Amino acid sequence: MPTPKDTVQAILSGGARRIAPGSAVEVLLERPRHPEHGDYASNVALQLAKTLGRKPRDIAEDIIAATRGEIDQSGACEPLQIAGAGFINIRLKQASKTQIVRRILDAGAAFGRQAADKPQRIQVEFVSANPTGPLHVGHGRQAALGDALAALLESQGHAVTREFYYNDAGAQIQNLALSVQARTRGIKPGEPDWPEDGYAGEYIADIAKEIVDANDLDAIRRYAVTFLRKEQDADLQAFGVKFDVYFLESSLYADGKVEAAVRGLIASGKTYEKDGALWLRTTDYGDDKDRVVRKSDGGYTYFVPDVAYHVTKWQRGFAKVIDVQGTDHHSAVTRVRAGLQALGIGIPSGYPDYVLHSLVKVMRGGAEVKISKRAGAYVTVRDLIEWVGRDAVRFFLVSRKADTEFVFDVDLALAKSEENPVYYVQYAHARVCSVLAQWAGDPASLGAADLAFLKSAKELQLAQRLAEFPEMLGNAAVELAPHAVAFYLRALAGEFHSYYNAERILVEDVALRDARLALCAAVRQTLANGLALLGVSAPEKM
RNA sequence: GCGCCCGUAGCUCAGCGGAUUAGAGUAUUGGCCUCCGAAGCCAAGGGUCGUGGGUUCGAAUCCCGCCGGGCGCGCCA
Repeated sequence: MPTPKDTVQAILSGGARRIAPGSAVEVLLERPRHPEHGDYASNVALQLAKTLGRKPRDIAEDIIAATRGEIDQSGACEPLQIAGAGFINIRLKQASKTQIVRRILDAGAAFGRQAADKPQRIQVEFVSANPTGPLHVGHGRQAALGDALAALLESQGHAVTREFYYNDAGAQIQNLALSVQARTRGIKPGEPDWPEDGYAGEYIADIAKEIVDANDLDAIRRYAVTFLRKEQDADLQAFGVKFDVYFLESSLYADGKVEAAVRGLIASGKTYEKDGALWLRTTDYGDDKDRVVRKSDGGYTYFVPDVAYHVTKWQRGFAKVIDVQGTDHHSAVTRVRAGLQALGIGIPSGYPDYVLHSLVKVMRGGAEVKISKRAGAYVTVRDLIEWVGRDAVRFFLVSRKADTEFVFDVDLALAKSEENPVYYVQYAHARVCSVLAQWAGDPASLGAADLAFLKSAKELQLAQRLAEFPEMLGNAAVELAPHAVAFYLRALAGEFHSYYNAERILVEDVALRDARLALCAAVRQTLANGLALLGVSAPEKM
């Protein structure tokens, strides 16, 4: 069933096509900044002014005349009005605005979810931390972003797989093993025998305590990796993030995928030998320099398993893949895509998609805490969760556009933990629950409330905000921008608090009371649905 | 130096498929609990949207230069 907005939009589109045959104008309804400009506005007349060579206001006049009958018949809105330079302002009828309440109560947890026009199998790869240390704040941002993104895409009708990839065989793992071994022998970071590029964190010493045979490097490696993987799993669990697939880099070698990728690249004719190494002409695909595939010592660069890994994503049937990574990996974007293109196996040129996030800067005591595994001192996801709670960390980390630098002021988060934005949204949810509890009626009965009693400006504004929820989710999914959900929830909660302070819900008049309760219940449902997407709880009491 | 990203209120950030008078939180100031939860609400002050050009009837939004910041620029991962 189309929404009132869809109805008006369709009628206006038809009108515009009749006024300007052949022109491919798309009528988009936008929310005006100022309420006096109506609930929606269209600038279609201004867009057509140039091609038609006529004044925008005259065109608007014609469009309104051409659609008057349909508009009246639809009952969706008041008669259209011209304003300003030639805008068509649209004022929805009261019933058009409030009907969303019933829709929400009917849909329940499904409100906002929609079937995709073209459902896809989508993979979101995120965190992908190597098992060389605990998860730090940057991983936390990735976990919050990636998990919310995955949930968002699921809500829009796609089949989403959450995947964690890690390097379990490279030089960093070797450094890890050597670091633990050194610790078992009582060598500390900075001392003469400490391994070059060793990991200095105290957690290395914790692992070393468990090692019985300091000479068995292989056993040390296995133990350290297992130990750290378990730690990371515990962190992720505490953060409420679950993965469907853990993909090991070593499996790419074991299954011959790396060799296959190299053969494929050579067969493509895009490689050449130089200085004893094998190079790929990635510059043919927009890279700023060609890349080495096989080093002169015979080993492969990390670029090869990277390509092989993405080939498996394609072969596993993921039409769309989103890699969530820090911006420090942005040079890999062009390179990986180039490698996939060179193989010539039908992978689209924009594959995979990337969501790159700036790294998180942690401030503590007025100074920046450097995030460095080597230095050993950094804030972990676990630290943050202990300080401000899981909900606050998740909400906070997903509340900013991915590509802006994020300053996480630990002192502020600690000192003002109760003023964290997440509580504002959760509080709105708890407030509705509290009102419903005092009313003590059957929420299912609210679907029958007469919504004609919702007339105040705040009530209609709230209803309009609720109606935006599905559209907002759709946009956020397309834009890969989960922060939009957090901003929406903040706005919805704000309007609810304002309403709650302005009007009493549990009034004597039963019909009015039920209408208001229905609106509140719809707000509660929408808040709960939005918070669920972000992995944040919606408490009934706080 | 080259490439990508960013520069909006004191601070943290939205808006950036152009459009009618620039937004929110926070901080500051002043109000609101005999009343459904004051973790709340109402109000005030605070911005030449980094800067200079360009396109346009119209630019925070699109294009170019410059300044400032981040990241990358390995036969490391």
